[in-house]
Amino acid sequence: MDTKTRMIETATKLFQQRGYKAVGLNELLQACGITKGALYHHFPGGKEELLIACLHSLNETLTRDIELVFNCASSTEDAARAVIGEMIKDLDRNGTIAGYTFSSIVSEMSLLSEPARDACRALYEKIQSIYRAKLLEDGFSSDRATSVSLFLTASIEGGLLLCRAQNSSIPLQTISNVIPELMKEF
Amino acid sequence: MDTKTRMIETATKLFQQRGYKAVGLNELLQACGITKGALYHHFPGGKEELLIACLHSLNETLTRDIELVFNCASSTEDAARAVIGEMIKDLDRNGTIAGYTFSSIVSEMSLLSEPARDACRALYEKIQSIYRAKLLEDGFSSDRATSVSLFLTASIEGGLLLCRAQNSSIPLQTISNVIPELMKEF
DNA sequence: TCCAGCATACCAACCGGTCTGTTTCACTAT
DNA sequence: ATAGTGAAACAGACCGGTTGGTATGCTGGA
Repeated sequence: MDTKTRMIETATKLFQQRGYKAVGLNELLQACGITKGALYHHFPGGKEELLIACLHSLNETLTRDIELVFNCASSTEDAARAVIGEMIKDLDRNGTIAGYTFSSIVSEMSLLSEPARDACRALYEKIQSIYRAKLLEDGFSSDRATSVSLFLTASIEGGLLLCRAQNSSIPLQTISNVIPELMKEF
Repeated sequence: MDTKTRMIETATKLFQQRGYKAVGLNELLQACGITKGALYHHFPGGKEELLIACLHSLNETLTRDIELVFNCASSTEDAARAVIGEMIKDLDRNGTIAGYTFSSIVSEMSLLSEPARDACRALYEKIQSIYRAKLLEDGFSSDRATSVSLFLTASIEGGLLLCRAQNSSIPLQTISNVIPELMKEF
């Protein structure tokens, strides 16, 4: 794998786990096994340009990963539970979550540049659009699909937050269990 | 108001809005209108001790604020919608949310000290316990109340995250609208 | 006079970022 | 085949500014 790709992949994980500010440049370089020269060669804009590249990369890999799960699922309900299942596996194994979310970055959005904020926005829109498409497949009306996809995204992200706070995967498990009953209603 | 209290109140808002790392010490001092001498006089442990004091303070004010809203509400559903309504007001007026949440801090928990993490954990437990109590009042079973209170907390926090990402209060509005239908089901 | 309650000056460490080399290597003219 | 060349891909010293933190000085009230 070439250096640039390796940089993006490593940095993406770090940013996802701990946010933007909390990841120092030197730590980043060490984790990637590169030097400042390499970083500023590939990303003249420095740390923030790397972040944006990571967000764009996330847009692709996340979309791919989620769509893969969604294609195997028979319903939105199954799909959501499957995604949560993956998160829980991550959490129980590594103690952190490096896939399917980037909430740590979002909470620092106020101090990011506009391009970075745009990339974040695009990412959430993409995720919700995948949910929405599946909901439409399931026979939901357009309006319904919009609000339910938002609701699903929110509760999963919120559940992840609670997991981080409690250092346990139980909140996401609870949410995974509640979702089926919730979907029945809609 | 005495200096120490003023420090805590001002710092709490900043930490809530932007997280721990993203708030610099000098900025903090300036916002509080104090100097380093004052900070380290009242909080020998520095920035982190101040954060912990803020979290403890939040535990009280948040509890008081939420309970106030809950006491006026006829049901958990109404109460949740009222809390969200307050958030939306904050968001539309100030562009940020300084009350009812502290998710920015949580997403940085991994790099905080154990006492700070404990304080975060306690805070979420407190919030959920208020929801739970109201749910029990509404006639929910013990187990049910536990999972629904978690679910409500998660979706609200997640909704807030989406609001930050999209720089709009629409996500929380949507969630506020969906909650009644959701509560019918349970 | 004594001490809580500050203010101020200062510090080493670290931050992200820039700069100036150096190595690697495909390509080419001889 | 080989020496020459230029650009890409780094390496790492260095920079000014900022960070959180400390040590000391001042000051008004008990």
